[in-house]
Amino acid sequence: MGRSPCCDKNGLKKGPWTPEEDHILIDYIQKHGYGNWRTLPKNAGLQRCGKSCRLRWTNYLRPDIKRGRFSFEEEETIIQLHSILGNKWSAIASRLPGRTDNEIKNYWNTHIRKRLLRMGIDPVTHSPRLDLLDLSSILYSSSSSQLNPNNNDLSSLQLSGLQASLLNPHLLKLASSLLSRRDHHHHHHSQNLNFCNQQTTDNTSLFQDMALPEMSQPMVPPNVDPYISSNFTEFGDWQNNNDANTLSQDYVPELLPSFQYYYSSDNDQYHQNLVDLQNNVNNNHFGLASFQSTPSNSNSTYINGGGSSTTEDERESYNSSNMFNFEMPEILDVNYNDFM
DNA sequence: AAGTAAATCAACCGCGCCCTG
DNA sequence: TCAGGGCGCGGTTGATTTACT
Repeated sequence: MGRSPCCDKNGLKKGPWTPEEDHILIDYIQKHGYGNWRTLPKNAGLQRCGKSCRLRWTNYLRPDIKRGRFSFEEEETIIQLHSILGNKWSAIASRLPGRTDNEIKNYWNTHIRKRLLRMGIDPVTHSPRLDLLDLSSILYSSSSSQLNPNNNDLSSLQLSGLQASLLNPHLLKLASSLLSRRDHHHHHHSQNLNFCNQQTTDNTSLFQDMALPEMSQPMVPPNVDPYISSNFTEFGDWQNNNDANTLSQDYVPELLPSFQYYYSSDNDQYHQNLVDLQNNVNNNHFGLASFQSTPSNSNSTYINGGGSSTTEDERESYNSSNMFNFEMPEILDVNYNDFM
């Protein structure tokens, strides 16, 4: 079906919004409410298309917008929800009061995604990136892939950077271990993916009646300029009118055990995970779970997502939690920096 | 201090779903 | 049933800011 433009673009302004435009939009919505974005700019006297107005309102001017740095709790929630919902940013945003899908999406792409990659976790599947430890590729690939700078094969490039590290006998032992368990993990992972796909594409079939954990963090007043704040005193019941705290269609199940292995920051849950983990490892059920998060008092080598490039903010954020501390087995007395 | 690279994020674009006539 | 319009969503862009040399 052909699609007409959302509005007549002739003469309509694009680009950053001015404070004057913001005030016009706010005044109009305060008086008339929003809706019918197509006609709103004309009625309000704005030289903008309806889409631009909606975006400006939902992502910036809305009175319940929470600005500023993401809290640890919010980050943890984002990661957990993303592991289940994928790039359903609006669904994730609905679980984070005061945060917009755009903000979460940006934060994911600029912070969390990079951090997971540094940690060797695939940000799409939320599983350890076994390609980084594909021993067979390392052993059998042509040495030319390492020596030839024109080789564009991604896995070769990734692996070539690891080959020196793999000369470490301990690391070789890990790689061998992982390789032997890989088939099982792939099976496990594919089950997870099937689970996720089913969940995100058929909202009515799974977990429809499961209660969702609410964010404990209360919604805070918007941190917008004084004009905006002063003009929204009548919006005190915004939260009540807004259905941001409930999911109308994107039901989220409890986290999968495997995700909890990776991300749990709760100490009790950690200990339970540890017990389960030990059982799983002993039974060779879930080898890669040995990368789970651990408390700081264990005798182990930690992989900190930040590494030498970690910013002050990141350190501050993660020192209070074990969320991104991944334990290497004691047998692996290797430096994480050798990995990356 | 100046130039450059990297990081950040507000805003735009286009697709697809849903509703209506 | 289907065409068309409205809207929301996810992906992408590009201006600005920050960090580095």
